[in-house]
Amino acid sequence: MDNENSCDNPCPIARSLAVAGDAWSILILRDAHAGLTRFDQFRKSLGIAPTMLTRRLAALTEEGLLEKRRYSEHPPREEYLLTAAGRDFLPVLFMIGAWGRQYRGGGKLTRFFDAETGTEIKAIAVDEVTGAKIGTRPMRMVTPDES
Amino acid sequence: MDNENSCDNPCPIARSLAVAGDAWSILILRDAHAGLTRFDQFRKSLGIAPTMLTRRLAALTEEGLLEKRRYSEHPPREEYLLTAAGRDFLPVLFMIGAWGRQYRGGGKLTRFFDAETGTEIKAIAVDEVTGAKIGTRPMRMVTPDES
DNA sequence: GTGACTTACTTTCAGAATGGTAGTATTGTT
DNA sequence: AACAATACTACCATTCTGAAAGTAAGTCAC
Repeated sequence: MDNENSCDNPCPIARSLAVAGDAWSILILRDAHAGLTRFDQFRKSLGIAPTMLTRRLAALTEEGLLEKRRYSEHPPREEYLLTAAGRDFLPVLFMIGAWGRQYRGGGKLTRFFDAETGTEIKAIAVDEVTGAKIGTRPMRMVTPDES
Repeated sequence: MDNENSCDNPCPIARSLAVAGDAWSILILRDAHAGLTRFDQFRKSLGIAPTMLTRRLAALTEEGLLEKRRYSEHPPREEYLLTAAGRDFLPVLFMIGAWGRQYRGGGKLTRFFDAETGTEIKAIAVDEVTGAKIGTRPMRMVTPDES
C-alpha cells in the first residue's frame, strides 16, 4: 500500500493504519501491553522471524509507539517500552478483541483482566457525549474539502 | 503471517486479525459502513488495484463480513453489502479512528456522524460492567491451558 | 581461559504477495 | 455502429515476507 491513503489522508482511520496497520505490529502492541519488553520475549510469544521482528520494532519505535531503552551496558541490551501513544492504543486492542470474541469465538479464549484490580475487562464502544452504545447504525463520513 | 497466530489461536485479537488484519480490508470495511457497495466505488475511493480489490472483497465475503448480491440481471451486476458480523465491526473502526485523530491529528480530518440523527460521534471504549473508561492501565492476559 | 550459553540481532535467499497496466465480457446509450 | 459503464481477469515487475543460518558482545561454569 502506498502513502496516498495514509499519511496525508484526512481520514483518521487511514492514518492509524499507516502507523500500525499490519497484523504483526498489532500483535506486538498486544504483547507489549501484556508486559513483554524484550526482543526474545516477543519472538517466542509470536513465533515471528527475527528479521520481521527487527523491522516491526524499528517501525513502531520510529512511529513513537515504542521506546528503545538500554537496560544493561555490559553486555549492551535493549528493551522496548510502550510510550504514551502506544499505551493509548489499548482501547483499539480491546475492541479488536471484543469483535474476535463475538464472531470467532468457540474453544478456549484468552481473557483480559485489569492488572491491578484483577477484574475481567469487557470493552464496548460508546459515544463520549451521549454514552450511547456504538452499534449497528450506519455512519456518515464528512471530509472537509481542500480549498 | 502463517496460521499459528490466527485461526486456532486462543487470543481473540489474533483471531480478528486473521480475518481482517490488513489495511485494505479495514479500509474496505470503512467505506462499506459509509455506504459504498460497488466494485468501482471501492476502487475509486481507495485507489486500489483491481486485482487487490477482487481478492479482498472475495476474502471478506468468504469470512462472512460482506455479502455479494446481484442487483441486476441484465447486465449481470454485483454489489457487496455488510453482513451482521461486518456491521459489528463498526466499533473497531471508530476506535482506530479515535486513536488516529488523537495521535496523527493536524490538518483537516474526516469526521463521523450518525447517519440518522446527524450528531457527531466520538467513540471511547469503556468497560461494559463498570462503565469505567478504558485507558492506560496495563492489562493481564490469561490463556486457558490446553489440557 | 576454554567452551557452552544468552541476547539481540544481521545476512542471505527463495517464494509469496502486491501494484500497475492492459485487456475482456456483457450490456446500455446515442 | 461506436462509445461508455461495470465488474472484473491476465500478465508481469517489484517488493515483501519467512526460514535458516550466522554474528557479535558478553556471561557463567569449571
